[in-house]
Amino acid sequence: MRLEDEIKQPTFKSEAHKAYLNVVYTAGWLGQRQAAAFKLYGLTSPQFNVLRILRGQHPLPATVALLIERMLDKTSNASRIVDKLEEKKLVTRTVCPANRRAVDIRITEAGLHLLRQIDEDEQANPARNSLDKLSVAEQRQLNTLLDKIRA
Amino acid sequence: MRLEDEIKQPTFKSEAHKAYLNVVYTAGWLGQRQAAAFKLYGLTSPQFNVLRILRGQHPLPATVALLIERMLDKTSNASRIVDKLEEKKLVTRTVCPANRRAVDIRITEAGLHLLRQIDEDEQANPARNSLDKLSVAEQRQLNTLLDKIRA
DNA sequence: GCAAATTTAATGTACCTACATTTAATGTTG
DNA sequence: CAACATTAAATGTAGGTACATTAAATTTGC
Repeated sequence: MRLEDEIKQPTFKSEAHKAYLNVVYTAGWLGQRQAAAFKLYGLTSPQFNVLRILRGQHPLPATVALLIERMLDKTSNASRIVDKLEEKKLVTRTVCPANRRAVDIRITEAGLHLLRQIDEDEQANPARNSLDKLSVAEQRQLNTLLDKIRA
Repeated sequence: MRLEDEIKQPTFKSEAHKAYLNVVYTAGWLGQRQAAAFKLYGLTSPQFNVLRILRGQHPLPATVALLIERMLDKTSNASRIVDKLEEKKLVTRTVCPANRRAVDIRITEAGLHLLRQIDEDEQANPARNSLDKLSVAEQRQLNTLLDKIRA
């Protein structure tokens, strides 16, 4: 759907301004769908992202600093996201023996199992389904344009 | 900068998955810069967006329902954003005489003045500066691709 | 004309972001 | 080695998102 119609704004100051609003609006649109899908599994998007990073490290532990480095939103509060995952027994937290300031965070069997479930559920990935409306060539084009914005 | 480097992930499951992460990451990247710019004026991004909608209506009032219809994030809580703007005397709230369930929200002179200040400040729009790294043709291409994702 | 349904905003709650401050452990340096 | 600086994570606080519930005004239908 055209952005003009979605936010009831018939014109934009410039194509650049429309593109800015479009990136922000589309990210929100995708994020909302993704969040609704994760909700069925009792997870939020940031919680899912942290779990994925921990699975990528498994069986090695991660520290909070490593999570921040790899997270999409680097200013989010990794400590408190780990709190929630720990409450749900999806991760464990132990003081790092080599550096007692750091904390070793590990995904549990329950966490791995939950991620496997989500992976198998086609419905759990509306973002992928949405992006598949573009051809691979278009996806590449989009990636190139977005990287250029942040250059 | 390449997304791979920004989130320290050497490869992605698919071009589509990378494109999804890229849209979300880029929106966050732009949003953070924009928020930092607004902060100099004591505003958050949602507060600025509401003020802009109110200026668009001025001198007519807007209702909360109209704000929601035009906001980028339609599930955000317009009532509470208006609360903050009212505290700062940038908007007024009066019961709508024609329909006492509704509330007439209007931008004040102080609100208009603040928006004019921001408009005049080139630095206050890092998002525009970022999008200007793309040619107009590329901006159009980006808009087309994003609209297609949400189709 | 009045009871029930609907509409409009406000409020409550859980979680998140942004950013400053605090706490504890470790490094560094005279 | 003691004082100071730095590092790693946790915590505090203000504001926002998502979604459910509530409260009041209005509309609808008998």
